[in-house]
Amino acid sequence: MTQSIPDTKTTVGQRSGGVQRSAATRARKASVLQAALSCFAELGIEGTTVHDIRRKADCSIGSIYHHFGSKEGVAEALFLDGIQKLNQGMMRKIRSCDNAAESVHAVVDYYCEWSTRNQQLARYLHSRDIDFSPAAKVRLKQIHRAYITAVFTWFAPFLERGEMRVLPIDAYVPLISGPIQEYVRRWLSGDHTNSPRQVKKLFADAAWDAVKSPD
Amino acid sequence: MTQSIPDTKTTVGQRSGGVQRSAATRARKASVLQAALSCFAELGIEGTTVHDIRRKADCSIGSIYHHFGSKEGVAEALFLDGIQKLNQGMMRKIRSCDNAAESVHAVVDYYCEWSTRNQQLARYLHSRDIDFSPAAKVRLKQIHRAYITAVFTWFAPFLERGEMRVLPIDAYVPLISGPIQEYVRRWLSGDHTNSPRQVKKLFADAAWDAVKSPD
DNA sequence: CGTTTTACTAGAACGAAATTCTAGTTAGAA
DNA sequence: TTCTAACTAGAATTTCGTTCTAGTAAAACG
Repeated sequence: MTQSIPDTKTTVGQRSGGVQRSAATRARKASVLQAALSCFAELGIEGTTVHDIRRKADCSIGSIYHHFGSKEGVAEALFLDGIQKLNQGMMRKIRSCDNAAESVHAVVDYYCEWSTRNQQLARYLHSRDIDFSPAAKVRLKQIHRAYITAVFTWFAPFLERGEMRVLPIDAYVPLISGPIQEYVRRWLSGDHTNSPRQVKKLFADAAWDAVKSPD
Repeated sequence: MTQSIPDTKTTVGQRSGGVQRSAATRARKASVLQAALSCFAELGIEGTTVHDIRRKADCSIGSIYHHFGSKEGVAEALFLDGIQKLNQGMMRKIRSCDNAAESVHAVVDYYCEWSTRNQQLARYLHSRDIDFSPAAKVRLKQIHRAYITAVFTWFAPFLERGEMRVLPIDAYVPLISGPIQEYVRRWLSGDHTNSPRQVKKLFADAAWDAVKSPD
């Protein structure tokens, strides 16, 4: 019953500036994650065996367990990396805007673009965290909280300027991103005929309407 | 390598009026699903063994495999049943409304109420279908398509009366339900301080604003 | 440089858990 | 009452995640 967290190198801990022993190590880990994503997409998470990942990443079982601790560890690292990439790209994008309306449109736009360009990863990120370890769930919450805070910090001046409605802090992201997320999720699973790019204007306008100050 | 779908009794096929051999069978299947939900909630899907489910449902391994074909089959049936219950309840609710605004508010309200009352199941439904069999994914799409159609059919008269904007058919559900779904999902994972009931008015008003005819 | 240490790789062996298989039992039909 | 198919049971098998031991390469240190 001992939890026995074998190592936590990248799995969850990983501070961004972490010194890497060599570029080869970094490359190996990235190749495992990429192999895992490709296997998960093709066979499902349960459907892929560690040996499948090993084969596609062209490495050994030992190597995978050394870096990620478990198959679940691979899945978690992939998820956390993906979310962080998306969030970072998003923040970079909206920080290039100079008013609230433009920022809100940028959120919807960027989400569409990113999801269209990274469909496998986007699809994977829509798979939920129900099977993650407590540690990974905690990490995920931290990441989300940090993202919420960053977004809110960005919008705060616009709020003070009266460009936007004052709402509970946790309401902004669902109001702005909820609809396009749900639309993209369906589109990724092959449901819709209209691509995100075709509807993004519609959803961006709706998002802005939801949070802008009433005229 | 033969796919060997052992039986597909309820797993995916199941038309609603299907003749049941006996009430005992129905009860056994329900008890397996309930046991599974409880185990999944407590231990995660991967974390629960078929023997865990067997123990809690007080039945045999053979029985589970007879009815559901696999552990995955149990998970899929639980998901499909849950979605259908939610959708049916939703349609019943909105059909008791008599204009568009009321109907849209009812969607958000009902989603909050249902999720609050059925937290375990709601949480499970937010776990995604990435691991489902192709057959289950197809079934899920059918269910969603039927739901979209039912919702759209209900709203059609209001649309014609000019109460609502004319939008692509696949846009309505994300616009109306997307924000509250995302909010509830985060609340279920313990993020938010405000309960859905505390914010549902806000989200219902926003949903209506998103789809109502511009003044 | 040589030595030591530590990160990293390897894959065979192990054990836990999903699934299959054979042998029943029960309930409805004929 | 007999027959048949749905259903239940749990031991036996197989699959697959994980552990373990034995290494190799590369940085640290003298």
